[in-house]
Amino acid sequence: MSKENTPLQKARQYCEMHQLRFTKPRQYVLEILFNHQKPMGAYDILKALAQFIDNPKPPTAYRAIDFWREHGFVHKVESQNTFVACGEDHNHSDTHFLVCDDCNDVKELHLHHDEAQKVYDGFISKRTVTETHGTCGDCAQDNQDNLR
Amino acid sequence: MSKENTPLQKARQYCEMHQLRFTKPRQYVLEILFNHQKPMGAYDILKALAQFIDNPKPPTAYRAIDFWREHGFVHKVESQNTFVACGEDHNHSDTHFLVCDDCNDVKELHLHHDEAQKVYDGFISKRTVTETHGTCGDCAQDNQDNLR
DNA sequence: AGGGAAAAGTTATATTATAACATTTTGACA
DNA sequence: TGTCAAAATGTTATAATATAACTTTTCCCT
Repeated sequence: MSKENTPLQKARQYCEMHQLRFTKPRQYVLEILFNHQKPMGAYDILKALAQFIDNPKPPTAYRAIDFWREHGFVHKVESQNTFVACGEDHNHSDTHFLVCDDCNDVKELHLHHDEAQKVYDGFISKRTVTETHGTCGDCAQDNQDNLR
Repeated sequence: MSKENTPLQKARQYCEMHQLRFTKPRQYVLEILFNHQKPMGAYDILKALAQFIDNPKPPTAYRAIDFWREHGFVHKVESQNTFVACGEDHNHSDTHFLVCDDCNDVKELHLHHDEAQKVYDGFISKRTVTETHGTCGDCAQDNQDNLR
């Protein structure tokens, strides 16, 4: 119980395991994303970083984001230009997001369908991003309510 | 034979059918995309537009792009911020691109898997974009050759 | 022809992202 | 422990992508 790991602790352990530096900017950025629990734009992250770092600049945010993306702790929602932290252990390269066009919230699905590398007529696939746009349950409900 | 329709003619007919204006900027932008046959950035399109329009500005390109996107003749490759024309008739809302990270070329798949609206635990899906990154057959071949 | 809506033109600026170079931190090892 | 090289960060500037807001033109309908 008391030894339960937070996502941040897992990330720190991952870095130790792989001889990667768990630096301040990286720590702060990941912490911000994990705490926010919603997709954030790079400049939102940058703004939040200002709580920890004096007058941070864009490369500081982008470098940390890119670092965590390379190691599967952060994913980019391409159709929103936003970033979300991922607490899953499986270190997947494929992602599937449900993007609500009403409230802009995003949920990540973890379907675990075949992780095998797919090949499409000679094309060697490395990573697949899927983004489903629509209306989330909450917004669908709200929309219904507003009609009455 | 002589009555065969070019993609551009199909688009014109679509506009007539749906009472939409097939204006010069729209025509030029679609023509540019169809002729190019590769994904283009908005500013590439803008540059190409200069052949037809005197000193065109970004909104001119973006408006036409958005118009064709709304009607399924153009898709955005979200992970590249590029746009491609689509000659398919089925006016699909779902797309699946194979994006080669070596040469940046993109192929669109037309798998025709179930077009039915999917629902994920309350989330009502309207449109799904899938982008598979990897290495295309040509680049895989080139990479092999360069190793020898 | 005249009025109104849609589209396009125009100006400016917002947003997202990276290049390039200087400085600091880190860890290996003499 | 000092010093070196590599990695990371700091800093400045700017590139690339996209849109807001307003004016003018075009098109269609009567």
